[in-house]
Amino acid sequence: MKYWLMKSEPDVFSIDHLKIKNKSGWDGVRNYQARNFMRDEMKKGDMVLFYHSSCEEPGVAGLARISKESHPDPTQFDKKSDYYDPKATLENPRWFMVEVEFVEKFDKLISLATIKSVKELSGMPLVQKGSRLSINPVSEKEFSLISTL
DNA sequence: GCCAACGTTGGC
DNA sequence: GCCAACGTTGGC
Repeated sequence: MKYWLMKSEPDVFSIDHLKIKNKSGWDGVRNYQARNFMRDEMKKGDMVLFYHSSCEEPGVAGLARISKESHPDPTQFDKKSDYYDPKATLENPRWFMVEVEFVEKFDKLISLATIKSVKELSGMPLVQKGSRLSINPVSEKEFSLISTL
């Protein structure tokens, strides 16, 4: 089993949205590295740190789990969608997504500031300067440490 | 709103 | 294939 960190802007899609929906496709990713993680490496049952970005207090808000492996992101074919990609075709889709299911919302958000203050977490891409990839692999140690903070 | 860092595009 | 220009991310 693998562990991941996935960023989302809570104004657009937060842990609360996921809690209400229970399951949701992780659509709208338009970065090749992030896509490749979803398409090639994420497996059903993998655990996810749900991270809130670009908001008042950025940090890990809870846990999710991969409930369906890679399949084409339908928003790439939708002309009305912000994520529409004219170069993608049904025969040759360019963007893929996974489905995630709600696991838990933390009682207290684990803020980026907190994560930065923990020495054992200093290797995470999240705390590296200039790292802005929306999906990152996380080690088992990092995952379990964060989920116990 | 600013800005550093990084990714993507497109001309050559 | 290089690289300048441009766009986006995301913390502050």
